[in-house]
Amino acid sequence: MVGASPYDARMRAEPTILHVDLDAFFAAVEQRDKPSLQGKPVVVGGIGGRGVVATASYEARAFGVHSAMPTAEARRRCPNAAFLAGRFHAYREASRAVMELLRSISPLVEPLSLDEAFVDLAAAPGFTDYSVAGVSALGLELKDRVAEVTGGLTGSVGIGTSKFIAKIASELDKPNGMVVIAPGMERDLLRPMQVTVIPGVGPATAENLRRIGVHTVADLEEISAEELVRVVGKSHGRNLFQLARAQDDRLVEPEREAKSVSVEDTYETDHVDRRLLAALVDRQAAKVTERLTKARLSGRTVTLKVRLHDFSTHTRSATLPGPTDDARTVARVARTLLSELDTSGGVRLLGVGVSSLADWIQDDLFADTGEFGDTESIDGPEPLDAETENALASVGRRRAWLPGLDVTHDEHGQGWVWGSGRGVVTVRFETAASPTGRVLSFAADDPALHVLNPAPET
DNA sequence: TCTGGGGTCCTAGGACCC
DNA sequence: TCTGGGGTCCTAGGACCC
Repeated sequence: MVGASPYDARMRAEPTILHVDLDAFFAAVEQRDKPSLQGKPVVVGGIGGRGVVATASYEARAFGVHSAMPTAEARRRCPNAAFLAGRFHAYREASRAVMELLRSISPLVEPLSLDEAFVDLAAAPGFTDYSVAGVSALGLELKDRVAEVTGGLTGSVGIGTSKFIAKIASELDKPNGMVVIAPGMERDLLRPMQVTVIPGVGPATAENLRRIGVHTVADLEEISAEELVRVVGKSHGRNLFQLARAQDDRLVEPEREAKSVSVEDTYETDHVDRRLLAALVDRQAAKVTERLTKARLSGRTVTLKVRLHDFSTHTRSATLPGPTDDARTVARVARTLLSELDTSGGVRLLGVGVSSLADWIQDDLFADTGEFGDTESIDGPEPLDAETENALASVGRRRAWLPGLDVTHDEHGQGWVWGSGRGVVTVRFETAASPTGRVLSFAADDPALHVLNPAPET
């Protein structure tokens, strides 16, 4: 029996896996670059009527604001917060600097998102002291260097004998924490915790477990593998059985290939007009294929996603005989899929995705085969009538002066958009390198005022 | 002013082939 | 005439994560 041995092959003997998680990442970058917001509640996310919070600063969390909350609710809870649309170029740059730093420690770095990564310390050249004190010293130094390379951002570090334990550890002392779980202590740590700390246990699984009397990991340990499989399914059940015992031998995988590329948009109001919907699908097909082409990918399966007025979500997909990255082909398939759905009640979201990816690009064998409805002869999407043209132009037209955006003024220098409306833009003139700046307002069409960086993406 | 966007993984059923 | 399994591919939906 393996259970009694301290040397379980399903976890490592030494704490060699490190997890880093940058604290309130998007909001922290905003506070770094906008000195007037330091120490203040900041909410980054969708600022429109149907937006949700991507990240709330800790000051905003004190008001009950959190990720995935509708922004309207966040405004009610914390009306004095700064609500910002997000500057992904800045987040990507900070993320790049951190990932590069991590790769200087070990070549085995697995990014999970812009603000999170695993590092396999067992592969760190020249590092040999895997005692708790040894890895703690490394973790603390890493935090200092994260701050150096990002201009002062903080991260939380967890170190343990597996990915699972390292990730749990990084949560324990947020923000700006550093926790090492000593080998052998894993199960004692987990037992009193709620099952929802286990990654993969969300609301639905938690409810299923609650119904069989499982609330904590200690409760979970009492359930047989057979029963878990019955309650939550084969794959999930087996995983839970193991994680309840801290058994996790997953590797740190530095290079994971993309499996799909997709684009989706939620509209400010529901759309019914089929010509407009078709034109929106065309636009998304163009976006998605542009991203495919840039990544030198192509794919065989086109998926259309539609969310209706009642929030019900439907997907339709079709698989081509060979991969494509051609906008017209993807658009034609996606339009055909759209025509199979009843959208008469109104559409709040459309999405187009491509999967079954190949890392090579086949010649356009299927671009004009007409398999999915034929076929405007050559370039470009179908011509639009004037009315649809107008509607298309107005849907998703970027608000010119999104709050948070970097701008520069010919006379006053660099700042950021504090707010806009009624033809007026209010700008605070400050940067990461300046003290808190003053606020000035301009006409929205003031020729001296310029957007400094690429517009936010979401 | 109810509920984003970009992903991954899993399940279950049907088609099809051997 | 009746009755097989197993494997693979495809599709739709759902849970989950950041």
